[in-house]
Amino acid sequence: MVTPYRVRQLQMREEAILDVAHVLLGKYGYDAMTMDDVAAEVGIAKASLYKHFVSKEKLAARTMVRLFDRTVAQLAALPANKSAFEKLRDMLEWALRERLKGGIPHLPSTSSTLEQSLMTDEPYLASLLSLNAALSLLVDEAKNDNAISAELPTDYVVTAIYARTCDPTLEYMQRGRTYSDDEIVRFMLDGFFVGIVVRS
Amino acid sequence: MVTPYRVRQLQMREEAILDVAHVLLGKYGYDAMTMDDVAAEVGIAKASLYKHFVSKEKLAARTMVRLFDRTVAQLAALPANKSAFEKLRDMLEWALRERLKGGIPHLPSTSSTLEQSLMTDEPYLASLLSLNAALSLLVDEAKNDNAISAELPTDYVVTAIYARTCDPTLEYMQRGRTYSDDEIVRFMLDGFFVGIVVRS
DNA sequence: GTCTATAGTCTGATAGAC
DNA sequence: GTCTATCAGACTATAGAC
Repeated sequence: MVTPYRVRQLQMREEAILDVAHVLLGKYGYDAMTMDDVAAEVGIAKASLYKHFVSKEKLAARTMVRLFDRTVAQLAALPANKSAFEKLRDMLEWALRERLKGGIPHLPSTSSTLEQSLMTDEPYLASLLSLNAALSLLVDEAKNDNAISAELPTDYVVTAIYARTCDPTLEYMQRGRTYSDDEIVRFMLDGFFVGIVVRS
Repeated sequence: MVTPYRVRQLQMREEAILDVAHVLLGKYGYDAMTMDDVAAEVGIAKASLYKHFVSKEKLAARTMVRLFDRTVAQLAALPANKSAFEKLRDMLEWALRERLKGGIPHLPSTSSTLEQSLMTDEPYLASLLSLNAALSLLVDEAKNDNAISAELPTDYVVTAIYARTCDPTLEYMQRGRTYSDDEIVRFMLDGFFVGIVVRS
């Protein structure tokens, strides 16, 4: 059976809303983004916006879920012959480049109000958990390969990876216009994986 | 000449206000902290609060300035015989422990509105600049000692140090209650300076 | 359009320094 | 006793969720 025209229209509009929310959340953060902004940018009435998302919090949660799902998909798309360590590096690089393009970070670190509401959002938690599981597996695998230090707990490493995607260093460097995106990504990746000390 | 009683009272109250703002900013962040909260916590009328600080933005800026000044003082108090690298490590450790005690981070990463207003606040910029200068010197010195990789630009390293003080990893680990404060600090310091890869 | 939250102001009463 | 700072809290204005 063919999907009715009306339904497809709704789905497309929902995607459009999420696209706009993604950009605006990345640009202004949760608190500074207004629902008026979103509606205006999508080009729909505010009431229509609320037909799709019952609250600002739900809109943000759904945007995050879409990001997590995309991240999991990205992870699954990596060449199978790469090592766990290489996969982790590739994933972080992908996330950083998404950020440089204006995407939202993987942690709601910019708003404690948002964080609170996300913690009670079932779809969000489920999506987060599945990404967590995938990343934890990779980190453990990299530890087994003796690529990542076993002295750091896995949950610390996973959290630190998330945190890199909302590291303000990225924006400061980008704002400074001194370095290219490629350089910034290299600094951040090396800084995270290899540290800043001189290797002996 | 003795400082008049009235003046000393005013100074003490100003300190008390800044103490409260420091705690509340650390706890809730700029946007979620209200001036009513501050006044109530200090135990004064809101009007009196505005006698000291003409706006919420100025109050936050002054709180940040005090933090920077304390940081510079902390830096100056380090034993002179320590290497630049050790000093940087000690400074970051001090900042992380302050954070764990509920202090505010060194970057206004939690609020873009605050960040905007700080960028036009002269005393804030002056104080930030002086801390920047001190840290940049240390990083360059550590590079000369071959302790910090010369491949990473100094401004990247300095920004990354600031960013570590507002790294959400800290709060996530603290909230998890799995690790002691000492462990968390060790993970963060090792993660930052040494990285997460296995040393060969 | 409605309602809430909150920054910032104003007033009349009060307490305490001198 | 006078005076000034402070108090409690009402009030305005505005932004923004819904």
